[in-house]
Amino acid sequence: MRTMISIKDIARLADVSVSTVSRVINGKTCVAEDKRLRIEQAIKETGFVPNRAARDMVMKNTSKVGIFLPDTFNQFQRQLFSEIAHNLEVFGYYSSFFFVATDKQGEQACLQKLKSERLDGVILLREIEIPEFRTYLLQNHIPTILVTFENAHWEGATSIHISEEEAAAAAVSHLIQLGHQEIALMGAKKFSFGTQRELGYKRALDHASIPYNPELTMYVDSYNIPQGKMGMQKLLERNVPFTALFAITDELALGAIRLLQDCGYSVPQDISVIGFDDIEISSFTIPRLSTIQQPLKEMGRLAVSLLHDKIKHAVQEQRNIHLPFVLIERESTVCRN
Amino acid sequence: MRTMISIKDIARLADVSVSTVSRVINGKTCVAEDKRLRIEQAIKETGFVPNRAARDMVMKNTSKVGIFLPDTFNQFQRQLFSEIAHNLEVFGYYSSFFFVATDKQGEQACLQKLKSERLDGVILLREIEIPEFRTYLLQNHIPTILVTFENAHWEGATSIHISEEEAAAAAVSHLIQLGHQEIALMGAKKFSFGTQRELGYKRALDHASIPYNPELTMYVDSYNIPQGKMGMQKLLERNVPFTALFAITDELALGAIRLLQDCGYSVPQDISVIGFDDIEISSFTIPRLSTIQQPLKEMGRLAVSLLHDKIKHAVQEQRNIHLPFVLIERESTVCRN
DNA sequence: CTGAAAGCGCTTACAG
DNA sequence: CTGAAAGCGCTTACAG
Repeated sequence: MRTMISIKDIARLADVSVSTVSRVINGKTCVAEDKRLRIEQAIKETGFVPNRAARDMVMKNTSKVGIFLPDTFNQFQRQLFSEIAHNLEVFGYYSSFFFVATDKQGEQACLQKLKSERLDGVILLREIEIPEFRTYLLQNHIPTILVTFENAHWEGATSIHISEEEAAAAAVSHLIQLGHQEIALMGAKKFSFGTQRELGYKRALDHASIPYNPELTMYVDSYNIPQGKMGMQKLLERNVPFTALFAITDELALGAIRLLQDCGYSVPQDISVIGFDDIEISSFTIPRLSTIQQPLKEMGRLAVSLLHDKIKHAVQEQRNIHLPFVLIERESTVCRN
Repeated sequence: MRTMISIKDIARLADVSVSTVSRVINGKTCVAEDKRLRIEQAIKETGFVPNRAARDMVMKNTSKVGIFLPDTFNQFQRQLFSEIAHNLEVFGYYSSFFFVATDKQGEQACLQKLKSERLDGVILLREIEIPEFRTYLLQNHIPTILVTFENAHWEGATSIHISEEEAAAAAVSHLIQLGHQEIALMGAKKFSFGTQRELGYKRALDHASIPYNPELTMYVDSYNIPQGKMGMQKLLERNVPFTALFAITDELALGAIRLLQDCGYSVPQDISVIGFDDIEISSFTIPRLSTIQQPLKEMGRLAVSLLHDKIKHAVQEQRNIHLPFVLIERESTVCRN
């Protein structure tokens, strides 16, 4: 490997000390005009760019933030991730991403990685259970933002999210208002939003005095399209009639719709379906999907700008930011006939 | 910030020199059993993890690879990116990602970032025009993999891709075999695959002695669903009849289908549509999308394992790996009636 | 087997 | 304004 040019090379070329080179690199004012010129010239000629690792090691801040996300991430998380990554770029941060596997061991591995880097801040798109993780962040005063979930016990972290339960209740109430009574739920236990959306479903039923029928709730393992399809298959096999479905994720909804169609049911004429998240495709599918819209862009923007504030001002306050959601009625839900 | 624990702390706690601590961290054998035990104990107690930046600076390899992708990336690129990132994890690499903006300035900014890090290798999911980029990689012997495109002039790089032109021709031939003659093309000039897929379209027409009608090709700006919808709108406004569409991207196809549906045309009865890429959703849409499948998983796997080989063995050979594509006939294409 | 020393590429007081 | 020196956290010959 052709040895990379270093600050020493520049110093030699410009016939000054490395200290002086460092000064012009960092835009300090007190440097003689002629030397500055010589240095700038040398930098241009060699295409020199300071080594970040070296600079990071001596300085306190690294301008690097870590993004932690589930190793199997769905479309919504993907979009959110892009949004955050983009905003981070705009703010001039470097990003490292960490896929955290679903078991304790995976979380532990992530903690190791986290420790081995010197991160200025951290954005989590996924809950992490092991307490050591929180402890480390807290003790080292590493600003932390939680997106799409909250953790009441996470000292010093700012969380950004919608009211999952309320939003789910709104989705189900929408179905109820359309006259539906036998409303199926497709959910999963993974991650707290799964539980909360299920709670919202039950609350809406309760509110309308519709008895909860456990036979109508179908749990799947993951939040993707194939699971939605499979889940619907199993649900139909139970032979319990229903006229509407609340899928706690758009992808689950899309998979369910696919299966319903395959089985000769049409959506929404026979069965209404509402999803959750409002991923990009949902406004283009046939039929267009009714769903709950999360303020994706705002979440991404806020996550980064709040993190930036925390880093800049070294504040560690614990906050909980509820963002508004929007119920979007499209074509997949219709009055019960 | 509570000062992070360093190798010195461990040395002090275990009452040995830092050299010795370094030895056990790196699994060197020649360390007395009692000292090793004391050191391991100290590491466990403090939760110490070596600082990567420091280690990277002194060692030659960083175990870090950079992934470069377009700042506006579509679903296919997103899936590919996930795949690559996942494989990189498996191989124990750290990844940094870089979104490169579409102008020269964005590419230049990326080069700066690239220089400021010490990357063991680089994976590009997007072409980069400025020659300085290639030069830098080459001169510093940084292993490079190009995915989904090739560059004949990129010395030392390995490229992994399908035969874009051939695949596009296969898609269009499929339409021709179904009896279609007036076949529209929805394409874009961005990135070389855009050009190549267009070439494939023309080749297939030519092969079947169907005259090329420029009125039937519609260029859009980007490869996403909204553009597909908009493009189809404009195409219909031209009032030139066609019975089939080749959209050079699944997302473009999905957007086009949405608009056709909105205008009262049904797909495939009135108009057949074939896409390209086979993104996840394509096998679940209504109708299911006929398309060209790129071997996504294989591409991701190969990209990482070939990069790993290059890094390990310091080989810089230039290779061009053509992977097979598959024409997938689903429901969106049907015989001309 | 093991410690002192030098060095990786930078920055930052500290004296001039 | 500017250079010599120390130090960031590690690793690696080099002598014991």
